Amino acid sequence: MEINNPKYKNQGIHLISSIFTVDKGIVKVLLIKRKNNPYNGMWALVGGALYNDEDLMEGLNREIFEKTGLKNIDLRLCNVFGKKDRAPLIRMVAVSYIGLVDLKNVELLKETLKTSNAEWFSITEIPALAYDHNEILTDSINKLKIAILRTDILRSLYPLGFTLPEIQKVYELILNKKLDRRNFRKKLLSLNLIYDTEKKVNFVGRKPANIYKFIESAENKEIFRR
Amino acid sequence: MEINNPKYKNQGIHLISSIFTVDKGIVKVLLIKRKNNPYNGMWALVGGALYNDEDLMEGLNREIFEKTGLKNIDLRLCNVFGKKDRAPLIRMVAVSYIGLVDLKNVELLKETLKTSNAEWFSITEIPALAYDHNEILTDSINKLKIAILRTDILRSLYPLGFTLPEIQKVYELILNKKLDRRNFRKKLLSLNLIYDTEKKVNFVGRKPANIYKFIESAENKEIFRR
DNA sequence: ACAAAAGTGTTGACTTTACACCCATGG
DNA sequence: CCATGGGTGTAAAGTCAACACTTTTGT
Repeated sequence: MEINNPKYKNQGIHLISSIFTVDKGIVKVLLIKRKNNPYNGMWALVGGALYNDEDLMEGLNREIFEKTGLKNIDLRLCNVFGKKDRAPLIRMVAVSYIGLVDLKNVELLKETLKTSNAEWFSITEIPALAYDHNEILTDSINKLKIAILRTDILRSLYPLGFTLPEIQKVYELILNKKLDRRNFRKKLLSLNLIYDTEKKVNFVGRKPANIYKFIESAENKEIFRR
Repeated sequence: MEINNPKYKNQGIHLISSIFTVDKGIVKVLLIKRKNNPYNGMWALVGGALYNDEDLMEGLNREIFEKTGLKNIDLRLCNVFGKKDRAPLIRMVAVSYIGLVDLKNVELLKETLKTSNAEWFSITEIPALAYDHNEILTDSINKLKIAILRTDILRSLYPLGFTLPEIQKVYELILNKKLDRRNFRKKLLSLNLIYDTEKKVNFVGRKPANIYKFIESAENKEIFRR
């Protein structure tokens, strides 16, 4: 390929992440407020452009760190967006990723060089976003529903352990349906991928729940089939 | 973003497709022989660089047509490859796709402007390929095994109809295990997504098999759960 | 002792698997 | 009439879905 062929000149890659969490029974996504053009002042998904001297995942992690202060987030490829006019100025193709994090483990930077206000938004109340980020986010929410049926995405949400009622609520929220407590518990335990730490979480005025953890060596498995 | 920031300059997007078929009981993939530098003379997966004036899928279809003469291939996103040194000359990020075609419907161009010799290779006998295409192909073969569990990928393989023994062999080849004839038939028929055309295919010296077709309006469904 | 949520087993419905014989064709 | 693969049903095992009562805690 010729470097100066104008057909290929000035393309770039956007790395865009939809980082989700569950906060008091509400599924939320992390948005940042842009402080530069284009789309100055608008909310956007976390991400930015890949540099020439870094691998794809390096660039993704750098962008997330620069704009939110978050590190070591488990991210999975979601989709690729390549309409020729999806970005002004120069041609950009966007690669989108999904992450799911535990709020207790993250410390957001509110203000960075390039952005102000990183904030969690309920996925039912998303403002107009920069670029085609509304389209990317809608797609990511749909993919999250599929991804959650397999266990690996939950590992990153609960690195410190979780109770079964708690994890069940996450499923119910994301899948948007009620699940039977007994069947849920039976199913999850039968997969041999979590264990009872025998520790308990005390709530106010209720029976305490046992804390479970993922077995490190266990493979990713499908929890629900449909 | 500044257009002339050297951090973003001269990046490009490779669109790479692993186009599979099943030929006399062997799963094959389409490779082309390169006629230009870099990697002149080497075999490679079908694909090339996205132009600025086309959407992603337009570019993919154009590349496939230019290099093989094939059109209207059903392709699905597979993965993204973004190591910083994966291409010489300039920084390229590769987006990979999977397709599955019926040999009877395709007419390969053997010689084009940019390539010579488009040829089908058994996936067990793949030569050294240009770029990181061996890595991309290995990944695509693994994803094909997962994709085949859902029916939509089969539609493109058999647009003109198929017999149940025939389609069963495709599953057995790709999943690499024997399936019970009765159960396979029962399962596929129970999904309400194929119908018996009442036509028959005559083989030499055997009972003829019925020809089935996909019901156009039927949704994509999961055939096997594991 | 009460309110609030955690924990626990059984049954029937459905799905999956295993398995063996007859049928239609060409040579 | 034989060789070859196509077509068919049934029963046992396993998985899923529905359902109600007891336990533990804080107040």
